[in-house]
Amino acid sequence: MSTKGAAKSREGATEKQSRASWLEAALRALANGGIDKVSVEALARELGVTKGSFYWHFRDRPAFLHELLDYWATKTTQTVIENRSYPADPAERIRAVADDIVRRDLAGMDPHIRAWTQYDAEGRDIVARVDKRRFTFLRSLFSDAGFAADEAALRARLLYHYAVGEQFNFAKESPGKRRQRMRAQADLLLRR
Amino acid sequence: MSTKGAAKSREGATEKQSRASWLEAALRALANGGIDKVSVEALARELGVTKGSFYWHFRDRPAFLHELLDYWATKTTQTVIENRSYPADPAERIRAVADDIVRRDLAGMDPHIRAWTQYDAEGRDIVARVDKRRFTFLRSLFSDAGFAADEAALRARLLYHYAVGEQFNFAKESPGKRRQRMRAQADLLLRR
DNA sequence: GCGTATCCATACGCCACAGTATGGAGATTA
DNA sequence: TAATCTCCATACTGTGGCGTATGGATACGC
Repeated sequence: MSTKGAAKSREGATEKQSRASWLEAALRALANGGIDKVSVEALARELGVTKGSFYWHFRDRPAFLHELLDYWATKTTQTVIENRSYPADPAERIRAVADDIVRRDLAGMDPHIRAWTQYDAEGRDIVARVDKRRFTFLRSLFSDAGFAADEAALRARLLYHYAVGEQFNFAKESPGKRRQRMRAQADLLLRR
Repeated sequence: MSTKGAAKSREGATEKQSRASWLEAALRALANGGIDKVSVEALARELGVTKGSFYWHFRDRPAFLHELLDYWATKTTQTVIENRSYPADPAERIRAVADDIVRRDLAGMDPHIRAWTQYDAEGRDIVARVDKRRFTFLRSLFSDAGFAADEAALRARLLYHYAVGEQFNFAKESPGKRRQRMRAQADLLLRR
């Protein structure tokens, strides 16, 4: 009760290992059956431990879920888009990014994250920041491709939200078909 | 136990009244806090009755939720789009429909429905049918506007999924802004 | 007026899950 | 080797929600 507040920023020991494994298990559960499947006891069963471990590493479930969102947000911005080598030609770059959007691993997470954070105010904010970041990046690509600011924003918004909506409808379809359609939409939006 | 199977198709008496009120309450709860808030006891509290009523009208919660989906699907196809008087000019008709998509009452339900049916196989099918119906309608509008079949499908798909994705990001924003953006996207897709 | 069907209240058992209290095994440090 | 720290197991309470059993009330046919 006394030294609880400052203990949060420690980075030592093997602590990171177990925290990360809980979070990874949570992501798997989330991708499977949504946020309801991210229960303390279910995760414990999958990890082969008991709740005792969970409540040692995390305060409670809400705190854990918040951390999970941060974990996802960090991962999704580290892994994709910005930090990759794309073609020099702006138009080709857009096509490559569009390809990546449906191909990348974490894409499967998005609908589950959105389904959940609809009902969590601070969760929505985190997702909103991720969305803004992605959109801004896409918009800059359209700018590079020679579109005026307004036009670039318009087309980036259209393409990005297509991707968001597409995930809810075509999640169970073949990746090939999805990429093909995504590519066609990108081509359409590159016309002038 | 004996005459249970055939009792399903009866339509008599004041039965419809109470069934519908349960379903309406369920839609309200769904729009509020998602499918988890659609609990038998919570609905009973709001309706000022007890669970006894529920289990007289419906078999169990899964059956009720299935019926709820049908109820929503019927309502959303009866109410909107097809059965209205739109401008004669095809392009104007698309703009009017785009306007309607963000304006109509049931639009607020869609994200909740999608968030839920992600994890319900037969629910997904029902939503898929609704999506197909809406998309086909939109595609026909683009055809009427003079686009070739492929082009019409492409643009309809882009606009429709924009609308789906938009609902998840802009649900809390002002209707005016949303309509304005939707209008701009429709205009963009009407260029050739 | 009597029986029967309709609709709901009451009261219960059950289970899944969150969270707490406490102890204990193994490593680590003094 | 003794003391302490780290990590987890065990065992418990509490709560919320589903489903069921059963009885009561009102209306309706006869």
